[in-house]
Amino acid sequence: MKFEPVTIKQMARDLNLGISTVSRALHDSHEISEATKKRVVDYARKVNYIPNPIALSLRAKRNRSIGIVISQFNNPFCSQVVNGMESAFYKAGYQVSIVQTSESTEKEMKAIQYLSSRVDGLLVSISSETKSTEHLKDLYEKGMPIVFYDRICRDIPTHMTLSDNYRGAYEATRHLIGQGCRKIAFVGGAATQPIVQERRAGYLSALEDAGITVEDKWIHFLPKGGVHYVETEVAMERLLRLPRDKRPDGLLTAWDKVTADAYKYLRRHNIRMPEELALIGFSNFPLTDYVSPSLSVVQQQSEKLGEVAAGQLLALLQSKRKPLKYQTEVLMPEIIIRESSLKLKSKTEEQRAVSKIKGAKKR
Amino acid sequence: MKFEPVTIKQMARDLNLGISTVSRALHDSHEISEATKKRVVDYARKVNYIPNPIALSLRAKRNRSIGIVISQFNNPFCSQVVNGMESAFYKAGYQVSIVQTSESTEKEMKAIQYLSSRVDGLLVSISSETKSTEHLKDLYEKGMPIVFYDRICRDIPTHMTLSDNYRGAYEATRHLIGQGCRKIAFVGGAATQPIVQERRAGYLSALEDAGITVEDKWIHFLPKGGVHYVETEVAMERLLRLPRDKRPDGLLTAWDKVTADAYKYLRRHNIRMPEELALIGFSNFPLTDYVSPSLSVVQQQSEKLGEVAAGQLLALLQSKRKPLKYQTEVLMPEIIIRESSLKLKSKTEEQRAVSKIKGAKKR
DNA sequence: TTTATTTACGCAACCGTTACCGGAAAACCG
DNA sequence: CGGTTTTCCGGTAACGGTTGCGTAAATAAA
Repeated sequence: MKFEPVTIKQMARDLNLGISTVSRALHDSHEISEATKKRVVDYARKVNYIPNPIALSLRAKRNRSIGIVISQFNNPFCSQVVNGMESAFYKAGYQVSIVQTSESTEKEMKAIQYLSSRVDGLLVSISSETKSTEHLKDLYEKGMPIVFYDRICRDIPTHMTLSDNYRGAYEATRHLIGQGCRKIAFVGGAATQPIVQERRAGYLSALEDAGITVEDKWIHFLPKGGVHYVETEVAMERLLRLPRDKRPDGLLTAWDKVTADAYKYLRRHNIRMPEELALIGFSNFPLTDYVSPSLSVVQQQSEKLGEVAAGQLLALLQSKRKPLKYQTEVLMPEIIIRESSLKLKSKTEEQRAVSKIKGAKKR
Repeated sequence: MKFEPVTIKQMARDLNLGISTVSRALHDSHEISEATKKRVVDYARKVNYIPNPIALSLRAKRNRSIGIVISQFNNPFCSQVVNGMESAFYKAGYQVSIVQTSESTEKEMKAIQYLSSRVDGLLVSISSETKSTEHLKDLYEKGMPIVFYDRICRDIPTHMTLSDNYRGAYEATRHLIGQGCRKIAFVGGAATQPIVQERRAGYLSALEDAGITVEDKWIHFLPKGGVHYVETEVAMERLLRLPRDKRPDGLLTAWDKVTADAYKYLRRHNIRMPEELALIGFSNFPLTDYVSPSLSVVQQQSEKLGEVAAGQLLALLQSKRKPLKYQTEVLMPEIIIRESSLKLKSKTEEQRAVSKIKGAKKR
């Protein structure tokens, strides 16, 4: 089956007019008489003419469309971010192509190559598997507008939007300490990711500021970034098999999927939260407030993040040349304290927690 | 900023060759000497030449790319479906463009128009707001391969893939009856949607087969399909304000978002499930097994659905003409019974429920 | 050596659209 | 009425790539 749309050429033949006349009539050019214009426009409407965007792109060398490189559709944080981007671009009259990498470098490279000659600009979140960024650098140096979001790439000087991962982890860890935890574990995604590194840094600083010495055994990274449940499972087992005096009483999970999987693990093995292990984790999953025990989370401003990044890319598309200065927008995550980490039921502690959230949001 | 990629023309100039020679060399044509081929191929690799897909599409009048029209990214069922589609097309060497309609007819029409001249085929799930399908019919009659999934359109004869909504609702209702419920309510999405109508039909049949007379007041539809919480809230309030003898003791929610919102409503208002109201609903949300009470669901085979629909579209793309016969693939949803609807804790009832699920899956 | 055939490449048309340029006819001016 | 200016429209090139065809040189056959 093949789709054969109406072309300007066909209409020109049908109307006994020149091709350029028809084109100009449709563009309401002053060089065309009102009578002819009406004839053309009416006919175009009648046959439901739609200009071929492929031909337009070929000529104009632009698309009014942008590409989004995303890790996984099937991830609430990602879909929320894309939602924010989509609505921003929709307002600006741009169309959006989304390609997922499933955390694979190979797919990422293919996706970027695919998009690079189809779109006017790129919104990229690096796959967790990716080490080298040469392919992006090349593209960027040839003039492709690129904005990084969430998982940024420091090697390439351009706009970027991300969450304050350091502070999110710092405050979450401080909260656990405030709840009386002294042996606090950290399970992250891929060790190679800047995001995870920052979250670890925040975690470490909070412990240091509280004068707690960290055990190496408390810190786990997941080679594949935690795409599969089994990765988190292994990390959890290692943590919980530690001798009694080293076994953690608090846990910060630094990745959405890891948080959900750690929660599942603890529920499946009937480990009580927060009594045996207080859990707080980065997560934008829905329903975390209705699971039992309800789940404390560090929640990123996902839609906002998408909107801001979209704005940066639009700015880049409109500027004639590479700007001299690049912005890095940093959004504060919200710390939402619920049952899974709330050991001290005192009002004061809850109050303190709430006030902290408000403080954070203002920034 | 503008991106200027290397063209075949530029390479021809650089190498002092004809344009067609370069093209043929890259295509390994027998008409080109080995020496020249090597020269061209090496140079192309050196300057990182990528053929312009826009130019290719313009000539070939095809893209090897397909379009997916989706209601909301930010909906687990949808993202699971898209996941299935994406992986099927990736294997077949097709690229995928996804556009969301946010349940708005206007956006849907724009999306379809946008995609129609960019892709070789379309995978469409009708927006809940949409009444007329003329825009799709036109396109279809001009030869655009279209496959409907989930929310199908009966007016247009083509392949389609959907869940057995009737049986899903029938079995879910039967389960509630088996749990002792006699006043079973139904809250659907938009009344106009075939999906919702089928689910209601299944619900009605189950009640009829059990000899239960239905009250009109038990059945609610949501004009906007339940996109916003408030719609479900209003329906729930109406149900729960009914006089004691009419007030429902069981509820079937026939839409993902509605199920989540009904659950939220019941939790917020401290209405006990299943004692005061037994709840089961269509839902593909994650974490429904960890909320408390855990949520009984009719869960669709979302990824499978995506894969099957993708296969149908690929078949259509490969066939020369419109096939005479169209397939309608029907997938059985899984009925997963959990706390929110389980009044009788007897093993026998649980067993019965489980065996029913297995029976259903085999079909 | 002459002719036929192969080899290896370039020219030009085409896909659908826009933009520049050129020109016929009509309108205007003196 | 002749010349100039508008008005209105068509031809053509270009965007980047593929492909049928033509052709010069090299090779093979006679």
